[in-house]
Amino acid sequence: MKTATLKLFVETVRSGGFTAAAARQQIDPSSVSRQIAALEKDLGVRLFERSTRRFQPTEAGLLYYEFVAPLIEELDEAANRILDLRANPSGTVRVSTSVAFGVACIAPLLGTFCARYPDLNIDLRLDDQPVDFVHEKIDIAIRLGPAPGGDFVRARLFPVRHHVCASAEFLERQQRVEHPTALAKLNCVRFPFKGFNTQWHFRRGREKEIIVPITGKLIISNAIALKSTVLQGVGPGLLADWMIKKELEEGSLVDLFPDYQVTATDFETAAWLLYASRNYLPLKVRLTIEFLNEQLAKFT
Amino acid sequence: MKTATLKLFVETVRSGGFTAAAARQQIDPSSVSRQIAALEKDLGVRLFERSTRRFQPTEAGLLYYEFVAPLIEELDEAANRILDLRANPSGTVRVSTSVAFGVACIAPLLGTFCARYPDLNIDLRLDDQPVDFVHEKIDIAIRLGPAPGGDFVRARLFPVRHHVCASAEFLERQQRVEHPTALAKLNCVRFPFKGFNTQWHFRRGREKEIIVPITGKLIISNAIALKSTVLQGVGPGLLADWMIKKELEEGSLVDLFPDYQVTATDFETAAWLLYASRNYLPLKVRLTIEFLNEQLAKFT
DNA sequence: TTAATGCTTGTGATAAATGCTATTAATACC
DNA sequence: GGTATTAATAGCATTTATCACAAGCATTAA
Repeated sequence: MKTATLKLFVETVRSGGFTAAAARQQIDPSSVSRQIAALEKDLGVRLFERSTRRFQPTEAGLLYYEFVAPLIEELDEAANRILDLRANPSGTVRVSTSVAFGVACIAPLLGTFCARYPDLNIDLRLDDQPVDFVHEKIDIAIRLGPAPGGDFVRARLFPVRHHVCASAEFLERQQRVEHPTALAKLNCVRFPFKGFNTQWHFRRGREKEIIVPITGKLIISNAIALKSTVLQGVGPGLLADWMIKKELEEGSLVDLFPDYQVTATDFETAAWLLYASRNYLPLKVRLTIEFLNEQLAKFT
Repeated sequence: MKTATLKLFVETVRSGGFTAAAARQQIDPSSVSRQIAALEKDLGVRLFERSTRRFQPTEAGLLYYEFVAPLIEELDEAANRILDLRANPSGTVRVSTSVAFGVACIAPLLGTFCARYPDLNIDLRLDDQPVDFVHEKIDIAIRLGPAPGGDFVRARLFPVRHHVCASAEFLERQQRVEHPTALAKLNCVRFPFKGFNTQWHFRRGREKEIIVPITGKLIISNAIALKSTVLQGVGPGLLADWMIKKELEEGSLVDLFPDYQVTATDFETAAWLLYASRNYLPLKVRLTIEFLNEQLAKFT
């Protein structure tokens, strides 16, 4: 009996089928079928009630799952604790974040990371869709926005502020935009996400919040691409500070309302570092968290 | 990584060497060497510090052992709980007792047992030497004598009384043995165990205990063989009631002092059923305990 | 220095696991 | 009720792992 088979069994219960489990583990479905059959033979019990269209664990299968699932996790944990004893931290850490943030802020750090931890591998998964941390075996995620819920540890990396920016070139063509309400008449570039494409909120000092309805010809789901169109002078866009630092300094982008706080969702957005809430974190994960915290603190 | 390899690792830590572990698991030492080497490669750490004359787990090995040992036990437990769900109890139960008791009292029950539980196998280990329950993986032991100590559950099956017996034929040749003290001058058959071969203790009602020094030409370690010599008329012997019931009834053996309680060790001896003190006992073990309790209660 | 012990490695035969492909079976949809 | 679809499984060929025996090698006790 192999631990890989037990993992596969657990995965099969969670996936609800041999084919799905096979896909997750990147092996042939027939192999799953055979391994589970072997396990059933060992235990002398059928673990799944299966036909082509129905698939469910038997009572015995469910019971076995309840016992085995935590055990193989602990087995992994034991192996990780042993790895932690090694002279050099080693292994692979899977990090998930959005495409834009990954490209703009994480990728530039990886050279330093590799130099510091030569035996540590990073598997960087950039995805703008919601990700299932558990199934995808994500060790660390960085998410931007309001404080996320869920059962994991949240560490606030730095606050994220948004700015309405336009290219210098655009502003030359355009008469001066004196007040946020003027945006309603401009061709703004928008995100397709909830809030972003309907109205932007402005706040200055103790003044009353201003809500401006936004329209425009372009809706772009990727922040890098969105910034690109703003740079081309298509129109103003709402961009996060971490992705426009350089452009503001060199003057290719201009913050239209530097006195205002602006947001399309919530004024209290930040970059959050998330990881599983466990009593034991492998050293490789702890070190990576530490590294990201340290490097990204520079954005504050 | 196979669970068998992990078991082997645990066994190796306990045995203190590859060769010893190999002997316990009945496999080739080279196989142990290779499997542990593979495990070390997986973990990226050396688990044992080994030279030809020194063998000890490394720090990592010991740590891994602490984690893994309970886990593989729980894995076994999980499998057993699944087996318990089967329609018929199945598996193998390992029972240990002394040679004489096994032959006289347990073996005769096994026909009934097999009929009642057709899928249950008994592995009956008869041994007069002390046995390491844990290492020998004994599920149930029956021990005769004073209440045994140790970390397991004790169930008292029935009291054991000893009787000084001689064959009918011997008594014909011999003048009547009126009083226990007369034994000191007879050729008694003795056990080699502590107490048995030096003196026997007699007690009647509230009278003062009589201690009689015993001598004789024969010392025999096996109770069945000892009974055989008594039956041949060699001389009197101290025999437990459970092994002479039939002979007393048919008159081939005679209890010389039916009024006395006799012992070579302790008046409070009994037959004890012992099993591991765990929160979970496999069904097969529970049923066998139940069976033995039920069947052996008839001796009371 | 020698003998003995016990881990390790080599080797050829045997057994097992895997992926691909084909088959079979069950069910949903027309 | 027939048919298309989907998922499990069986066959087969290939690769991979395992095993037992033998030989090697290092270490230590006498």
